[in-house]
Amino acid sequence: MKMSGGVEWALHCCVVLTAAEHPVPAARLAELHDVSPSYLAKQLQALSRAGLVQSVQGHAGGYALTRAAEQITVLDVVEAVDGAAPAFVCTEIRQRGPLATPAEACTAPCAISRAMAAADEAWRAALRGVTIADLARSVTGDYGPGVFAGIREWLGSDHPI
Amino acid sequence: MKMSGGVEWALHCCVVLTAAEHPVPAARLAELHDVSPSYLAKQLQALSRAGLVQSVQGHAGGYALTRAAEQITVLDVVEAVDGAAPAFVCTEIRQRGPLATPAEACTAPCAISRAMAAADEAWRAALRGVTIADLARSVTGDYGPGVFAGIREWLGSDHPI
DNA sequence: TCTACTCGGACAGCATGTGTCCGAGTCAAG
DNA sequence: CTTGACTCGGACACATGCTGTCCGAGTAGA
Repeated sequence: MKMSGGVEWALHCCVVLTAAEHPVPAARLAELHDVSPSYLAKQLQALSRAGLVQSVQGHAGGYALTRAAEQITVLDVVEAVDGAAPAFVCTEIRQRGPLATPAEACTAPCAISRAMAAADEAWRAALRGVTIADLARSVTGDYGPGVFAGIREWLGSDHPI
Repeated sequence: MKMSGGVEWALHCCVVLTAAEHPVPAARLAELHDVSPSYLAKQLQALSRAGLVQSVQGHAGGYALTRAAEQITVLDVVEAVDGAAPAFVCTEIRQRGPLATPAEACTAPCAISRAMAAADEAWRAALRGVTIADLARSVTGDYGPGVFAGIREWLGSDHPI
């Protein structure tokens, strides 16, 4: 029961991309967050595969959000990076053993599976209720309105190692 | 983001133990569910360490619930087997990189961490709201009132291989 | 006293996540 | 138009933790 650590990186990148006007290369994002460029690239590829970000190749290429930050939920990012499969998978052990329930009586999921599915749905609903725009607003409220201006300036200028 | 498969086994065992009057050996529970006895033993040990079940050694030993089924939540079992650590761990990458937030400004968790913690709490609340007794009631409703009587009878009698 | 049965923790095997690398493609500049 | 450098994308090792197994310590009953 552990989420991939790449989810945190991907969420931070999405918030940063909110402030960017031009595409941002993965290496630049990695430098900004001080994380492994190679591994961050993998997470961004996952976001690209899910259609959350758009990749631009070439000299001035990089990644940019495909739609408004209000239209991207935290759940979208989590599912893109960590997979959309539910954490609990019922193996139908009620159909095994000497007192097995006959298959024709197993049209509905068992009680345990139902409880787990309900909890999973509550978790997803909570993540679905928060958008990248909400996160950006919270960041502004936490650290002041100048944060994204600073990020935009840093992204725009040249930064030798 | 995958839960240990042993959680399902442990929950089924707790429901079965609801119907048992005497301690039930791990091997008997494994036979009933047709799963690996050795591995199921590990899950039951975890339940014992968490104080959910009581182990009795010796000739007529086995496992029994330590308290009423109404007092054991699904969350208790999940945390006992899968661990109580939250799925998302914030690595505080906001304090890293060229635009790092100073440590003295990081008294409260960041927005991403807050959103994840809220979702985690929603998930836990859903699991905390269901008890083993609720599961047993659902099982009775699904398959009729004779299910636990059959289980009790099977547990009581001898079963050669 | 003895036996047989139980749990408990320590030991391999394997799958998935973590981290890295190099090649294909593309845009900009000269 | 050519060149060049920069970008992404997928394929390759490594590590961690779950999965599965085993045998020894302890105990209740005969």
